[in-house]
Amino acid sequence: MAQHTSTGKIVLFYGVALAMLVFLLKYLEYRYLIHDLSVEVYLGVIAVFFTGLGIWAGFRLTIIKRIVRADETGNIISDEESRKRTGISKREQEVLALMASGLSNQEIADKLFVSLNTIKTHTANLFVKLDVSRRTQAIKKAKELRLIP
Amino acid sequence: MAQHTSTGKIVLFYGVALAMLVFLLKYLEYRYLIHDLSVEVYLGVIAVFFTGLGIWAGFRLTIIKRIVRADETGNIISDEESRKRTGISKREQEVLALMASGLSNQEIADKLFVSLNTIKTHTANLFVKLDVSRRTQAIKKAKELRLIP
DNA sequence: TCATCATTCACCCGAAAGGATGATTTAACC
DNA sequence: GGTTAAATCATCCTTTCGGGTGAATGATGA
Repeated sequence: MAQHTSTGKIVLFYGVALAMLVFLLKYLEYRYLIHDLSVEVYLGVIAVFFTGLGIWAGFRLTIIKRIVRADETGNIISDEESRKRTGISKREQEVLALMASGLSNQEIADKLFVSLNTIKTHTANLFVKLDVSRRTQAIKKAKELRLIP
Repeated sequence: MAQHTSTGKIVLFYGVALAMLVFLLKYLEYRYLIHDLSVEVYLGVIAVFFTGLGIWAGFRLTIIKRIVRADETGNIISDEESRKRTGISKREQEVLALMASGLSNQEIADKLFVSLNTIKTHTANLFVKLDVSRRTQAIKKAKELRLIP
């Protein structure tokens, strides 16, 4: 697994970095007789170094996750297939598409010749089926699930 | 009441964490007479702690870059060019990306460590610059303009 | 130094969206 | 014929969003 090996690389890199740092500090300590360096200075150096390393590692790890996710959703799945799998009705999918095009509930209602309350019901059901709570999240998830282009 | 947050929150938190760690180690040292703790143990503790902190901070600080640069198809399009052409500031682009990820204004405010009112101002300015009136439209247009992936 | 822009925050108000619940009609299915 | 699901519409209530306006700060550059 790509993610595992990358994680292993990072762990290995951490180990090497830590060891190098130990040797470096020990070397400086005995070479230049800086025994009286305060613990705060040591902590500061280590903190800064590993904070940077942590940021880098976190960045790498999230990149990996993103790529993996992009790969598995990169398959060609038909809208119809996705629709049935998620239990979303055709009307709901229609509302979803109009929602993603930036229309308000009232505008969707006008376009489909139904009442605002009807659209509100559709959207509420959509949010449950998509497990979201806002239309922006619904649009994002629907695109991920290939429910809408 | 509105949130009184500042951008120096992370720095402050780091300072407090570092100070607390110093005191903790000093306390342990003099309380339990563990003078002979090797430097490796100290470094290990600090490294682990600040690595976690770094990852957390990295998530906060680099989230926008990840979102902006993350293109599922991998095509390299200069979002910077689009940004300047539309006269949208970097901060506004950040807000735009978070908006597209489905976050509410309050959630965006929390993530960027600013107040809700600030985000509302950014969104209002974005709507003018993008010539839209709703966040769903803004997301759609921003994607078309390649301001966000 | 002055002007400009980005960023931040605040307040008010109305519109839109969302949550919860119930109800009716129609069509499909066994 | 009874069951089920889809689609329709409703009311009540809360939260979020959007529009408008004003203002302070800091960085940038002419």
